[in-house]
Amino acid sequence: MAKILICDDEAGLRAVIRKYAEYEGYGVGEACDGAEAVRACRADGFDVVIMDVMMPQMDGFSAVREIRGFSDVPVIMLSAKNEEYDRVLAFELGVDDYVVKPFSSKEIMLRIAAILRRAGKDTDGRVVFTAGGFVADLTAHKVTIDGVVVELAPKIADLLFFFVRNKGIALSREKILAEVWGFDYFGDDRTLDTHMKLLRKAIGPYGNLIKTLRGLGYRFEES
Amino acid sequence: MAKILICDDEAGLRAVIRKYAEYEGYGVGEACDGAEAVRACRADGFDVVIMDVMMPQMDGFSAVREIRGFSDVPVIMLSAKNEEYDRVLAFELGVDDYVVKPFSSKEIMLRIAAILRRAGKDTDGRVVFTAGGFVADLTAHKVTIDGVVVELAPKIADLLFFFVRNKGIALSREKILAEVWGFDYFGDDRTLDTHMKLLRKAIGPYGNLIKTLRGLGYRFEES
DNA sequence: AAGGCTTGACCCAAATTTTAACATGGACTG
DNA sequence: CAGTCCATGTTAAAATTTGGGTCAAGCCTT
Repeated sequence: MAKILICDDEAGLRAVIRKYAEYEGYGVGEACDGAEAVRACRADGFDVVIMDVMMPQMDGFSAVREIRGFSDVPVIMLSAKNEEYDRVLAFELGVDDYVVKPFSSKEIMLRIAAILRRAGKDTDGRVVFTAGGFVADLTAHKVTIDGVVVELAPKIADLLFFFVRNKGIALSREKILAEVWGFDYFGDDRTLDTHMKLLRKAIGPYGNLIKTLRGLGYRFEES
Repeated sequence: MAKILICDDEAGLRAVIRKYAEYEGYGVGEACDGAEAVRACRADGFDVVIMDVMMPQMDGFSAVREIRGFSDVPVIMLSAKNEEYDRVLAFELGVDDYVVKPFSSKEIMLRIAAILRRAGKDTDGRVVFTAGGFVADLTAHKVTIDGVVVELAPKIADLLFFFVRNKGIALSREKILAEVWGFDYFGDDRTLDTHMKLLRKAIGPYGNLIKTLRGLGYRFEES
């Protein structure tokens, strides 16, 4: 079931949307300012974010900009103002919909449904790992760093995707060699080191996601 | 090339939108009231309809209701009023977007672009993939490049449509051979290469939509 | 039979993997 | 605290694999 994040500083409004959203069977999360929304998005995979523009700490636009750094979650923006500038900016930020207050709960629900209907085709079955600007799409077999596609040699890609699939787990050198090279591989001892070097180089600033466990092997940090 | 129908009783507004739309490369049709819009939609296949609410003869809502009787073309509604009732009614009629006057041309263009981007998969059961001037209509089994129909050999077409149906997904050579040639095919490994070459040649400038994944297979880039 | 379509064979350039030699750095020992 | 050992990092070059190009033979359909 789809999960929705409601981000607005007005508790009453959050409560109203929550009520309707839960009635429709959605899971609901809340945030009362932009910074909290960004944290929530990082921590939890939401399917739609409803974001107010005017909020203390961090406004909606800044929050969306930050969220876009690591996620393409659909966003519906709420605004009390009906200013031209805002709407254009919102669309440029990749906001999916823009609703002006006051609105009825029914309308919001219709828009959420519409977005989920559209999104349905893209999300299902996809497996994607994200850490800041680092994105590894296992389905597309594609790695992106800050939006730029990184070309990886087959072995390097295998190695990376193996780590991603086993993120947060300590992996011995034997295990890595067995899984990525094949259980009967017995080549030079430096082969793995060399590939680790190439992999770290390939993912540049995110190379430190791979921790060396001296005497053991390696571990890929989770998010 | 996408075709847009602008329906508004104000000729000046039609002219402004037309100018920007043509600048963006869209084909443009005009109608000055609902009844005319309905006739135009019946006669001609538009990809997006921009529909004013307030018009003589037949208002926008009635027109959309009537159009919905025979078409699922995406509709953007324009309204001078910002009333709750209207917006909810519009969404219930299956309107895709709702813009309140005054709006900037830029905003309308962004919304049209957004709708066309999404539309790829919606229009009444038709399944169409678009990337720039490249159009693959899976329903009609027809491929067009910059408006010119491209004749494809059966195998090449199968291959292309298979890729389009699985766009954005890494496909191994085995998988492609199994799906396009038949699960029990065991021919030469270079056969696929040869067909990939023919396919790339056939779609000319859009050949780079097909990404080679060395050591794996291929991926057709989405949009 | 002609013409287009599909397939298989061979070669080659380029990319990739592996090897091997050497450097580094952390941890343990005395 | 210094020395040593060994796991890991680095580099460059050799060896291998891969996919694309070309071409021709076989197979269909018309």
